[in-house]
Amino acid sequence: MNTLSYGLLALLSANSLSGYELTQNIKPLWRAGHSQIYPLLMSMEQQGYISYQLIEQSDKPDKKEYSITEAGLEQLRNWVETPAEPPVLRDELHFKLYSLWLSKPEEAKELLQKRAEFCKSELERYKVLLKANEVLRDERGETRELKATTFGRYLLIRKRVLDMESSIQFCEWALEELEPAK
Amino acid sequence: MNTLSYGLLALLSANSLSGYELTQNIKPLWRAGHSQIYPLLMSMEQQGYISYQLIEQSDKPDKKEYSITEAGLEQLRNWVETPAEPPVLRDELHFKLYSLWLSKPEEAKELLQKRAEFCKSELERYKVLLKANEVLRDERGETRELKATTFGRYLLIRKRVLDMESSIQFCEWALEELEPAK
DNA sequence: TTTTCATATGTCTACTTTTACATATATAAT
DNA sequence: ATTATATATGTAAAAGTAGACATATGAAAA
Repeated sequence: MNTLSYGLLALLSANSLSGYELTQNIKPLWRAGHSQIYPLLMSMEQQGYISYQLIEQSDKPDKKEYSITEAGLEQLRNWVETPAEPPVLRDELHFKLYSLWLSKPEEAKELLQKRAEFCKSELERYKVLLKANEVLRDERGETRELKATTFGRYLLIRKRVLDMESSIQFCEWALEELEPAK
Repeated sequence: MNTLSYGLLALLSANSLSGYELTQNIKPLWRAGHSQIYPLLMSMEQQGYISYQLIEQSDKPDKKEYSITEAGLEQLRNWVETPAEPPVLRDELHFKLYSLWLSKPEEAKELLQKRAEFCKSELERYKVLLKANEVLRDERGETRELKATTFGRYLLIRKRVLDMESSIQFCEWALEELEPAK
């Protein structure tokens, strides 16, 4: 049970999902590919933390819908209580900024513009998630309090929105710094 | 030559540093331990991208001071021109927020408070770096423009400062959301 | 009708990262 | 005197990750 396993349990504690759906849904929270996820699901299934049901689909290929078990929920509950490790950051942009004096002006500009674009498209995705979260909250008749399953996800998406907004602001500020007397 | 190798070149392009110093200096930019760094330095030395000088010290153990070579600088220049990959994010907090409904109120509070504390201590470190950068800039008689070696590092540290401030703001906002009617 | 795309699940290899092991010098504190 | 800490450099094994390989269904587009 590594961190990614607990992450999968976290997602499954809110909804039953297939490996494919987990691969997509985890993207905004944690970088992981499907080649990591499928083996972990099989391992957790064998350990009894999750179970699956084969869903036959006529319009799409069949899928395995995974659900968290009581044992899995207990495992997750214990993990949630442990303190969160500091985030792992690995951003090439940091190195490229560090050696920016080696760049041509247009390249430096492009570097920041592309990052800004990336963050803006991410921001749009998060805004969609925020709306979906609101809809789900209303559907379930939940309010914004700790015990509501939509609440933590609301906080999380807001975090990502703030992160992206902050990154965009940095890029735009840096682009201004790049072109002084203009 | 992986990304970390280019990062080491980026640091060495500004200053000659030992493996130990590189291990410390890279921390705010990229998560890496000394066991990754020493082998890469040896490999890059063999490839001629860096060279070292044995510095005998009387107050501390001797060290190897690495410097970037012309070949290394050329290598770095080519890399800087290539677009930056999206950042890799792996933050346990995301998963713990997702499953926050499983937490007790005190635990949820502690989770956010501890992250806020971490970010505040990081912020202090960055503010120190910002002042050091200013001092260095003045020493070198540089201004805030692309060609100055201190400029990119100035942008970078400002980025980290903004990142930390944004994270702290999130934690404080979330803590308020956690305790409504009070 | 063939190709492309989204869905869906898996494996394998190479590479990267983490953690522990290992050693050594010099200072400062107990 | 001993212990702890900061500096300094390395290695090895285990774990985790990325990218390619592999296959298959069904829908939509060319």
